[in-house]
Amino acid sequence: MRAPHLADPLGGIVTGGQGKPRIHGRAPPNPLIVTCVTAGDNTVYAAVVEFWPRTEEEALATQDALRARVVSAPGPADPATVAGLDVAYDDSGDRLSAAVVVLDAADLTVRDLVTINGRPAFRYVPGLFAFREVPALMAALAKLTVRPDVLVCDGHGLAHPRRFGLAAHLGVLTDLPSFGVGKTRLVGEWEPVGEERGSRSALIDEGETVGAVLRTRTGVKPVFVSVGHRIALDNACALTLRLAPRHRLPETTRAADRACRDLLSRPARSCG
DNA sequence: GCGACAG
DNA sequence: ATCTTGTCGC
Repeated sequence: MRAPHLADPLGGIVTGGQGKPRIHGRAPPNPLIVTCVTAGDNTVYAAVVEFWPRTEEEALATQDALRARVVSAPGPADPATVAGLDVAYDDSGDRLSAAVVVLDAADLTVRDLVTINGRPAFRYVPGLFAFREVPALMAALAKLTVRPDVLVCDGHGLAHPRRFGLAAHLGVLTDLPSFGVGKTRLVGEWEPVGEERGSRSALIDEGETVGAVLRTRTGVKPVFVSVGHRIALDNACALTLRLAPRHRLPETTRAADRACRDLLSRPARSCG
């Protein structure tokens, strides 16, 4: 019994339902527990997918450990379903809403949508950004009923100081193909990008190509595309262009952004 | 010491 | 991320 969208749990399975949670198998310190409720008996099953860090030092160590699990592969050139993920914060900054929207890649219609309320899991530190949002996003991913063929993340993948940004992190934890589409740069330099939609320039950091600066709309500031897990940069760029026929950002990101903002600005509700 | 620094 | 008005252009 486990969520169909999660990679093999690193630390075991949690069951509990209404009672006290029990961890079967290895019980790590600081587990990240992703829960999902089965439709049948309402029992809560949860996968322990990672040891969750509490300090910057632990976070760096976690990145080092997980980085080794990134898989380089061509990935799907023509996926049937694509997921967009995003998070919105309230004024105080201690509450958030996360959204995962699965679109049909052919016509960009919504196939599935999950939104969830939560709290940031880490303070914002450039380079450790994923630790803020991954728990909420994983919880939302666990509730999907339609399996996405690729994750389109709001942030970077390998275009990261240690080559393990949010998109890579989510890819490894779910083992799904993933890449990031960022609005601004974190690392790297690039030559000027042609003004035409579709033009791109290699994003280079420390001598290696870590992504692409891609123009999705003629005359509009380009986006930063970088691979996360199990997909190649060319496929990620081609897909980004397909997903952004009209606007600067892909429809996946726009739909997820709308969904999480919507939940945030709405009266409190449960999302069982 | 002074910038740069995903969201 | 979030706080914010008008403005230029398809």
